[in-house]
Amino acid sequence: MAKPSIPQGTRDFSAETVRKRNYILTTIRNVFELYGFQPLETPAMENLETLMGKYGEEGDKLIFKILNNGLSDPKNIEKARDGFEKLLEGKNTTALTERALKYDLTIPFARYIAMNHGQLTFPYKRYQMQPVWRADRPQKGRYREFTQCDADVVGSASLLNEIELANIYHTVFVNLGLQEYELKINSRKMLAALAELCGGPERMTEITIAIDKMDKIGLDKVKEELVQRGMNADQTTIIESYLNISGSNEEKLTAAKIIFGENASAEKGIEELSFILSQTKNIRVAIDFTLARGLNYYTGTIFEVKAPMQVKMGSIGGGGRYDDLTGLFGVPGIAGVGVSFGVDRIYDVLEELKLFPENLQVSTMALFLNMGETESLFSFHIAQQLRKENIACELYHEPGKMDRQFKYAEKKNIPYAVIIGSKEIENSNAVVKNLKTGEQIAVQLDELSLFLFSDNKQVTKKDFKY
RNA sequence: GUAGUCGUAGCUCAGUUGGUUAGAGCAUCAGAUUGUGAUUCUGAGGGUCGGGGGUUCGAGCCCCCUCGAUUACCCCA
Repeated sequence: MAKPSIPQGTRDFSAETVRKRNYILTTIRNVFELYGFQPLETPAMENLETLMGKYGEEGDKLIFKILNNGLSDPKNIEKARDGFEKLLEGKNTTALTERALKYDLTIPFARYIAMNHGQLTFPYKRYQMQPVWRADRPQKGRYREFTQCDADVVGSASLLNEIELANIYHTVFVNLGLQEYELKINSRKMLAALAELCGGPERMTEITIAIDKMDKIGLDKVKEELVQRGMNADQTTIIESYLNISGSNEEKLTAAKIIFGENASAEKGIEELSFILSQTKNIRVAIDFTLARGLNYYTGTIFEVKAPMQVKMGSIGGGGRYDDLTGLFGVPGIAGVGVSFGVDRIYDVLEELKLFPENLQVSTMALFLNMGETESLFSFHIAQQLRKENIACELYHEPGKMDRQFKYAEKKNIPYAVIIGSKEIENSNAVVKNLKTGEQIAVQLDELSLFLFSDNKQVTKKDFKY
């Protein structure tokens, strides 16, 4: 039999990893809730039609498609053959795949809004933390199954949303200890204006694809690419002066005004960026005119968060404003703005910078050593009392050498061992040993929970939230 | 989809121009020690050298194919 394995780009998460991931997820969730966002979950799979064409040509290729069931059924076999022929020609067909794994959280969200807009209270603020799947080649910071955390506001054109979302980014990253993150901001309106000056709105996508590579390949290569794409000299000069804009946020805005002059789209973009920046002075938001973002449904403000410089990691979050996301699903006129956190990349960054708190790995607070059959039954009742007080503890499953039982506690990072043998039962007390310091002390049974709780401030009661 | 690097014990890795029976540390198990772990000492188990084929008297090492991991390009969180 072949060695068991898991699909490329997927991972199992052990207890330690799950706890660290939960730490990130809880931190993000708490901030989302603090700003009044409500949870939403959507299915792992969507109808293929819902996803196709929403992420650009490349995106379509990266959608994981699910093979239909029952293809070998005699009554479907003709249809399946036709479908396969089309597939070989590079065409997608629902004859073979009607469903696909979701590629991000935004499009399923838009689909949900389009289906339920009659019932929702607007502005509708939702957050969503779920896995998504992309058929990309895995590499550093890139997985085929990864978790996104999105918060979106729909049904409001107010820039206050942008300001709140920027603050959400800031609060989450500061709470995670990632002080040195970079929050970049731009507006698609600037890129639209650039396209207008360089051959028309339809050129926007190719221009943004080229200038998005600015920090990777440099100005000269970007210019080369633009020439290849058919830009004339005047147009590349304009793009070059746009890309050369530098300095403080204010200086950048001033320079942009000069380049774009009376262009309406640019004026609007500059006005919006100025307003957002004026209200986010407490946090570090930096204009980056080369920021473009791949997803083409954005129309206004766009955000991207980069990990601290010393970590070589792409963006750890991104988002933006879209005027008409649900228009794709037949419900026009609902604008929105949202942000996304890339949990898996944030995890890798925190790991690399050693920013996870140490006390995440405490599973249970105390291990009751098993000192024999009658003694263990006695201990069991004491353990149940502690559990009633929300103190997590466990009883070693069988009598055995203490050596082994201590090692078990150590491996599970359990801070205390509680020994109740015949002597202790007689005296109504327990020997409590702090496994970190090696100190041990006899504690009266009715004071056990109090002792465990007060002795070590690091260890807190299990906090259950529903 | 394109290219590079790497696959040796559960884990991290040695392994000489190709040469006897493939090693170490950690981990596991047993004992020194039947009421005291993490620090001590002794011993044991554990391998189709990713898989298949080839060259050779002889392959962990060289060649071909294949699978997997990883990194980069493209794109992205």
